[in-house]
Formats: sequence, C-alpha cells, structure tokens
Amino acid sequence: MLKNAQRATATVGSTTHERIKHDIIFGLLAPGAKLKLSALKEHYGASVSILRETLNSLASEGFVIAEEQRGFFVAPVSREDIEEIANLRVLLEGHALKLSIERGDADWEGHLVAAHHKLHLMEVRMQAGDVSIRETWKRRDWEFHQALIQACDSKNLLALHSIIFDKYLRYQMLVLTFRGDEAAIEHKAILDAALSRDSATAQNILETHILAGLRHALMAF
Amino acid sequence: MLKNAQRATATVGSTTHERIKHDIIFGLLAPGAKLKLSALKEHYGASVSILRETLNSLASEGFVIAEEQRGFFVAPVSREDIEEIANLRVLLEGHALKLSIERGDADWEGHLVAAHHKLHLMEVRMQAGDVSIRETWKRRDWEFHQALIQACDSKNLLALHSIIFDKYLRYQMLVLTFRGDEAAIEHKAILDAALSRDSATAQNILETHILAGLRHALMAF
DNA sequence: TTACGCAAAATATCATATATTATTGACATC
DNA sequence: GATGTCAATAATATATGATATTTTGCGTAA
Repeated sequence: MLKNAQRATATVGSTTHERIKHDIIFGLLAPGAKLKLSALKEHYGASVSILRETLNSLASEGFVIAEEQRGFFVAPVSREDIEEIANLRVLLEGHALKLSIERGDADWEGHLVAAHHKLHLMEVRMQAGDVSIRETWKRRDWEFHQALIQACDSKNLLALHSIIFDKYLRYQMLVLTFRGDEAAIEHKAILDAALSRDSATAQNILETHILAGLRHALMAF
Repeated sequence: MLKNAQRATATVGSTTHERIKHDIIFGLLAPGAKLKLSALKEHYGASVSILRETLNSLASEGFVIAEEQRGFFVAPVSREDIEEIANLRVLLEGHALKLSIERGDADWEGHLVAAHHKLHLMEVRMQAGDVSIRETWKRRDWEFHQALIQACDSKNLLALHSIIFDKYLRYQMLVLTFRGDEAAIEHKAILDAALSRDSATAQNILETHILAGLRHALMAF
C-alpha cells in the first residue's frame, strides 16, 4: 500500500537538525551569531527541547558553540580555522583517496564516472554565468569527492571526512566566488588519475585542488 | 571573591554527558546495549530531555547509535571497527606528532617530560601487579599522548584525535589485558625521539606502538 | 567611574501529553 | 497441527509546555 513512499516518518528532530546545519553551512545563520531558543522556536517551528537536542548535536560536530548557562552560538570563522580545516581535508581525503584507488572495483569506477559527469554539467553552467544553480553545483561537487573515496573501506574515516568537508564548504559559501574552470580541470585530472589507479598523482592533484581553494578563500578574509 | 572556586555550576546536562561517555568507554554500558530512557532516568537521575540531549550528542561523536523512532543503543564493537580506529589513530596522531615536534617550544617539552614521568609512575605499579590503578594509569596514558601532540597548533586536529583516541581506549578497556613493559619502553622511546626533534623516528615508534596495541586487542576477539 | 541590587530575559530542567513501534493472542488458512 | 494475518494492547520514543535557575541589562547610590 506504500503508505511510507519515501520514509514519511521524518522526525521533527532530524529535519530540524538538517535545516539548521544547512543554514549554518550556507551562511543564512551568520558566524558568531547568538542562537536564541525563542527565536529559533519561532523560525523553525520546533519546541525548545528539540532545538536543544539539535544544538547539542551540532556542537559535537563543531558547527555550534555551546557555552554553559549562556546558550548557543554559530561557530565563528577565522583565518586559522579555515587553514586547519583545509589541511585536515588534505590529510583525510588524501589518505582515503589512496585507499579507495587501491581497493575500488568496477562499481566504484561506474559511480565515479557518473558523479563526475553530473558535476561537469553544473560546472559548464556555472562557467556560462548561471549562478542560480550554485547550491546544486556544490552538492554535485560534494558527491563527486564523496564518490572518489567511497571505496576506502572505512566508515569511521568517511564520517570524519564528511564533517571536515562540510566545514570547508561553509568557508567556500562565505566567500561566494567561483574559481572559474581551474577547479573543473582539476576535477577531471583527479578522475583520470583515479581511473588509471595512479594514487600518487591523484593525491597530488587533490592537494593542489584543496590548497588552491584555500588561497582563493583567504583572499576574501 | 572566588565564588566560583572551580566553576561550581556544573550543569546536569554536562555531568550526565561525561558520566554516560565514561560508562561506555569503560564498558559499564555494554556494546550494543539498548539505552532505554526510563532506565537511564532511574540510574543517572536526570530527566528524559536531558538524556535525549546527551544521547544525541554522543551519537554525533559515534559512541551511541540513534535509530529513528526506535531509540538509542551503545555503539557496537567489531573487528573491522577497531582496525579502522587504530589506523585513523596512526594517521591523525602521527600527523599531529610531526607538527608538534616541529613547532613545540620549551613549555611543550616541560609538560611532556612531566606527563611522561607521571605515566611512568603508574606503569611501574602496573608491572608490579597493582591493577587497582588501572583507570588512573589509562588517564595518564591519555595525558601523555595528548601532551605529545599539544603543540601541533590545530584545534580541529586535536578535537578529532580526542574522539578517535577515546574509541581506541574503549577497545583497550574491553580486552582488559596489560601489554607488560613493552608499552612503557615504547613510550620512553617516543619521548626521547620527540625531545631530540626526530619526528620521523617518533612517528615510526608511535605507529608500532598503536599497531601492537591493535594486535593485542584483536587476539581477544 | 565603580559598585550594588533589582527587574527582565534567557537558559536549564522537569513532568506530562502525543505518536510510534512492539507484543500478544484470537482467528483464519494451508 | 503448524503457520500466517490482523486487531487490540502495552511499551517506548517523540514532542510540548510549564517551572526553576542563572545571566544580563539598567538604574541608582556611593
């Protein structure tokens, strides 16, 4: 009877969690902003308990700062922080990429090629000046990098990487700018190196890719 | 007027968080166990709201599994998981150690020597068969490894490492055994390499140290 | 200016109501 | 007789609003 066509039972807590996390990453909630329970209750239509659950979770992930008896704040941004995040992304994603290239099978290659193709469609539109798809473009970017390391065979590594990637993404969204087709070229180069199982080259280009994004973001600070 | 001599206002939420995390790491709450809200309420003397805040946080850190509409469970243990954790610890702690050795100043050396000394006192007592101080010994072990990487100059890296270290610690506590003075010798060797600023050697011994602990733990599975 | 104290606002905690899942047992089917 | 289906009930998780503490802001006095 497909009453739960798409898992209709999305709990208020989980949807609120996703919404607030999204709003932090995409800059709708400004860095350092006070997160007043009553205001959030108004905006997201959830009770204080739910919001406190959510904010405590996000504090564990590092997107929110919880100060005892003084409430919650959006995690601030800083030069040092983005540098740390970028370097951690190089470390984690580079390591995962190496493992993934060593272990990936035909399915992995298939998903990877598909993810790159879908990303490239967006890159073409961005280069043509269509910024309306910025969020979709970034999601495709996320999915491509995710696909690259999917075969690393370590859930713990993927979980840590996911958090760091999202933090890096927040900085990219804050500076708003598009790095042109440089990034697209690097994506293609990483794809080719991965498919030819050249993990050293793939790691090098990935590092270049991430650190170029870092420099680009730092200019805006 | 030191009215808050030692931050007297420890909130119910934070103490409950610490207690449950401790009980998971030290095996008082068995892997895979169902965490019933009503039972926890009884045991820890906190309301369901507080417990849900706590369990949601711990789920973000990976010590608890939250299944939508079905409740909370202590994170299960497995061979694959401990292998992933050990390898992540090598990656993160190794990297942080290298940075720390490059950047550490005299204060860092001082804290490090002190931490090793205090750890060694416990190692001597463990070797003498006094297992009553097992928990203190492990805390000193934690503090020594923490002191090693403290100068890495990346709060994000330290935060990730702390979580991974605690997960590794849980596996060590599960198997209960003491690796004899091997570990003590390795600790001393890492200390010496760090003080002589030989990061390559320090990293190597650290990797040996962690992977030996892994093998030791795997025997008990 | 600094210190004090009161009022207002915000957070932390709790007890309770609502919604969902799990279990039991009767009845039908193979 | 064993197995499968369904409805009623019990158990549990989710969500809310109310209460108790704590912090903050502001006016007043030294």
